[in-house]
Amino acid sequence: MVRITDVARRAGVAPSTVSYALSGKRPISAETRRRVEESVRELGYRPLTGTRAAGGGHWPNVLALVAPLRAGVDPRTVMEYAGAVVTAARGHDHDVLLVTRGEGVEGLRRVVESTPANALIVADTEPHDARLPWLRTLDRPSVLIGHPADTTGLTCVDLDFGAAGELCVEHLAGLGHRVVALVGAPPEVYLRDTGDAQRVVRGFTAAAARHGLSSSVLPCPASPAAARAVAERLLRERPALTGVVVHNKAVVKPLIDAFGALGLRVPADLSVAAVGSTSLPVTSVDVPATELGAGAVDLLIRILNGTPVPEATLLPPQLTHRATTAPRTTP
Amino acid sequence: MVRITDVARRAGVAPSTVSYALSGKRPISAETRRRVEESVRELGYRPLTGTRAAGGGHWPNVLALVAPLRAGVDPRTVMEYAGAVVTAARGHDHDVLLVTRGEGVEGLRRVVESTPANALIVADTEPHDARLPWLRTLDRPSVLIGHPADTTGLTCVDLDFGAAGELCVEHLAGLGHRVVALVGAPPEVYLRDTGDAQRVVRGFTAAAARHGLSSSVLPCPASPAAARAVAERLLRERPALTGVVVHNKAVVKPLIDAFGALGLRVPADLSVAAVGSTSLPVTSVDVPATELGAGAVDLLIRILNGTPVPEATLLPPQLTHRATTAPRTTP
DNA sequence: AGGCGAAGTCGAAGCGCTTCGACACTTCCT
DNA sequence: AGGAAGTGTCGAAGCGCTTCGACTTCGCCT
Repeated sequence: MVRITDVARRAGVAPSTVSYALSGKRPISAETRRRVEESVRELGYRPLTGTRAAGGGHWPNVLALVAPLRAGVDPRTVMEYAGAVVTAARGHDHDVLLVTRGEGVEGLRRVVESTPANALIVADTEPHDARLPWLRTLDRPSVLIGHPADTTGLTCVDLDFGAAGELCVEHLAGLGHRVVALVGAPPEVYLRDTGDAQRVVRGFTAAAARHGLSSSVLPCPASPAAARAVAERLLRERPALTGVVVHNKAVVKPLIDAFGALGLRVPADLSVAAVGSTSLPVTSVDVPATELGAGAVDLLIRILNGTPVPEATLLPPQLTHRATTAPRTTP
Repeated sequence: MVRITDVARRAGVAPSTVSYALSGKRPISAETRRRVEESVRELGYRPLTGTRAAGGGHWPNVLALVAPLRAGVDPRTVMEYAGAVVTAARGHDHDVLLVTRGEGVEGLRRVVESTPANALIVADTEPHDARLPWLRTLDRPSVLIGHPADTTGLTCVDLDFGAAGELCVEHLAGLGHRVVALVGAPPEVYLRDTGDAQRVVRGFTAAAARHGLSSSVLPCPASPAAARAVAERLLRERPALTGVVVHNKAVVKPLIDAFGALGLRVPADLSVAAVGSTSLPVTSVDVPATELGAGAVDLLIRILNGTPVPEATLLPPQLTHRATTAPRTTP
């Protein structure tokens, strides 16, 4: 193992000079710097990062990204979080340590407590996540991606799902649609008060009222059969329907297919917009994974700097117009 | 910041006693240990991991996982690597640092050299990866997931694609098929000698010869149209064909559809097996991402321990029988 | 009673690194 | 010429931690 004294000896200078030459914290003559750098290269010297913490230097900044890497969660989204977090963290001179969900909260606790990271980003949290109590008492700052039911004592970023619901309605209203429906999550999700789902409903309903649209909301289980049933029911009960917002990833395609089978062409007869990322060419408010990851890092850095931050940060939604929405054809 | 001396003072013992109480490297009375642990808890003491390296202790083990998190690569596979690497690494008491491809090799170099990791796992390498020369001269050990054209001076794990090709043929031969074809990668891939592609061809051809099967190989661009053309050509030139192996993810579904359109039912008239993971219910030799990740960590640990390891480790393929292959119906 | 080994604790030294204060040397200004 | 104001370098001290050797206590065996 090569130490700073080895480099110093080879370059014919004092260890402190090497330190200054490498850190640039004091002026060093060009010639000396050159010799030091050469010695570093030749010996393959790599300062032992940790020992800087002693001697008053900076502790190498490491933040842990806690993400379930294998569960049912959409890997593409998690990857996008991860990429964004790494990039943003590097911008703030932080490294990112990967922590997968250990066996249960207890395992996670052990892993995190033995980890050299001084801050946490927890991706994919649920409204009543079992990790929340633990996070609240953790001695290291953390930022959640997602939106717990109770945010007190926590910091989190999420897409503003309420605004997303509104945005979809506004988009449809702007296209001239007067009768709209929201096809939402499976019924059981609403019972377990999954914040997102209800926020979308609230935004959707409020915006529809504001624009004087006739609106209805239907939960929908995540199966093609359920999608067909919902489509049929909508056509039966709301024959004037021309705009649909879907907040249920699994059901977007089946639903469009079902409407097609029932004789409604999308978007000619019926406009469909989705809340949440799909891989389909559907007009949608995507989950801005990159912005969420970057936002989480940003909040964390602010916390580490001692700046006060709000408990919940909601990112403004952005609607991407794709092939499934169009102006209402005058009836 | 809480130091070991603070804990010691509160527990009424010497700092060294705290150190021993926590590390267990010398016997400490139950009572003293209790008091130390209590003080640790009350003060929220967390030893500054890095400074252990000084004083002769162990440097905290960190390995860097270099993975392109956003490129065109299949995120599901990358995630699976990542998960497996993290799990395996934890088993060997290592943390995993995430490094995304910085801007070009140069950026990557800077990031990695400033990173406290003492070993690297590089996922998704290409046969002539631009990073190879750099990895060869790197002063830290590394293991690649993938198979460089030239492995000298490197360590890598990969699926044994040659054996995968053979395995598919054996599977088909076992089902009674006598005339088989391999639909491979786009032609340009073969020109750029992408190792995998050619290894599959070699395995396929050798196994076919060994089993006395009539075989042919066709490259295929990654478009539905190309798939259709290949299907037509196969039927024209090899009317007796009953078994097809596809080593081209993008084309599996289009190809099956094309055969269907030409009047051949899969698997009744034609058996189709794929090399490489698809999300379709197709008989296939999947890329064992979990095993690859775990294998990479394993190799790395062995290297770090000074055990010599082979340059290339090839994992035996495993064929999963699904709905697209069946015994040949006697003609 | 005396000796011995084990158990338990402490102080001091040392790890690789950074930082502080001091020193020598150069430049530039009057 | 003589000082002030940089420049560039060094030695020593110190960071939080571990480890080593030494010391005290204690129970146990002769």
